[in-house]
Amino acid sequence: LSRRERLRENTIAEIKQIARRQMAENGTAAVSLNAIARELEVSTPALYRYFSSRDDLVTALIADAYYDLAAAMETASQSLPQQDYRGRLMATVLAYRAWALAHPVDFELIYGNPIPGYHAPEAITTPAARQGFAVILGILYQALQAGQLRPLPEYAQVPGDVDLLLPELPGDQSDPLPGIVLYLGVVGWARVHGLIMLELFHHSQGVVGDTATLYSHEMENLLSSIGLKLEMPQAG
Amino acid sequence: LSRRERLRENTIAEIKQIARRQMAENGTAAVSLNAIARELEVSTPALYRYFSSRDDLVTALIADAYYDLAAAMETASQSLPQQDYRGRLMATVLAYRAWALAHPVDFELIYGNPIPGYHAPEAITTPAARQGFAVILGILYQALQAGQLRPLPEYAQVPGDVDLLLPELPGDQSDPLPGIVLYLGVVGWARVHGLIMLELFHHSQGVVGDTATLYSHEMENLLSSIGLKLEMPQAG
DNA sequence: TGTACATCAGTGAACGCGCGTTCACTGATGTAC
DNA sequence: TGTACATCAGTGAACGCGCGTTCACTGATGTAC
Repeated sequence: LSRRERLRENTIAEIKQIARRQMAENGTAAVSLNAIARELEVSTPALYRYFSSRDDLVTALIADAYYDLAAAMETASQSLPQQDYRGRLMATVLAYRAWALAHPVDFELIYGNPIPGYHAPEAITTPAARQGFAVILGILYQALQAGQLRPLPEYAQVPGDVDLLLPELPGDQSDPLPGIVLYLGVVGWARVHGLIMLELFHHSQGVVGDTATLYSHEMENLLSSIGLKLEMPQAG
Repeated sequence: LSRRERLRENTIAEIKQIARRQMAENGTAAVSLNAIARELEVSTPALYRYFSSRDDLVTALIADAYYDLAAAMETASQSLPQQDYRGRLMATVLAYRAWALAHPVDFELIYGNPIPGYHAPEAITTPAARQGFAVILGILYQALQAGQLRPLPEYAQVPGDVDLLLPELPGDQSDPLPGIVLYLGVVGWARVHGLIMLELFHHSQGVVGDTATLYSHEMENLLSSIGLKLEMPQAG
């Protein structure tokens, strides 16, 4: 990279960082080119050197958030031995929550209301969104192949008429996933998501004292119900 | 009510209705006094006869949404015999989803991102929010008293350190609820909520074909896991 | 090492827009006697 | 039934604000010969 390109990358990073800070203070809708320019001590039109419109900037922020979240999950999933499917799934969903709490506005940005007046280009957004989900699906798939996925009867097979499908993205070479993996992925993800949304938008406030513990318990129940039981330590 | 008061109530209702329609078109952030006045064919300051500020109007819309949702749940819960706890709970959560799909912006308004720049007065918001939750808690409580609440082991008791509490609201005379009712209410509600949030914000799109069926199945699993099994039809 | 040119970051002025809120006011609707 | 007054809905002008985007431009940084 040339010197000029490095400077450019730095400026882009700085713009995004200011935008995130301002969102943290005033909500996701408060991505304002004027406000960013003011803080960067630059005229507003200067920002158009880096993003062709406000929507462009928002799209970049959304994509970053998805990839950052997915990276946190991936890292967690790799922090344990490959065969420890239960541990890896648990670490992954804990990382999911930790990331959400550490980056609440980024989480709102991707999973909350769309920003008023902004319409996301799905060609960029969909692959980014799938990244995190893929981490969970990957672990489930490996557990299945290892014969360790033994869901309780109610989760044992995909309800015939639910009609799951994960459309292939362009450039994706992998084989289609077994339906059961997709099914458990979706219902599991919904359980993760529900608790976090309630917590993040303050609907657990005043009811649940220790949200972290509640989350862990519910996740253990979830993992047990798909057959990834917590192993008792073996004697000898 | 005097004639004048009736007219006034009608105008208030009309203002809210226009606001809801505009939100439906442009998102929850698009509650604009100017836009409402334009559609009502009235000058903007005229609206201040009915709401003392924009925030006041938003608060009214939020309260209405909470109460409307709670009413839909209550109606569903009363559509079946009082002792049919399973059926009533199922009807209630189905009503919850149906209401969310029928009134997506109202749902966003209460469970999604806060409107930029708006801060909710909790004295009004909290009691309204609790109304719907109370329907679920009520059924669970009745089922418990009838000895029909037999949760599977993992849900059988409140994890000791979760620290649940439902602070009494002023004017609430009822006895404190058993912890297990609160616990099942919260985890159940989170499972309801997660699926609906994913569906409503289009994160199930392209993965789940039939979201209604997925929802029903997951709800049946939930009810089974708290002991409210689907009874098999008895011969003779 | 020096010159000629292209590239690119950033400026300042301007455009047109919509917003919430205040103010002093008009005119109609209701109320008291 | 008529008059005097109070209440209330609604108006029009104005205030001050922030927004995204365009345009023609200056001046510095890089590149080719």
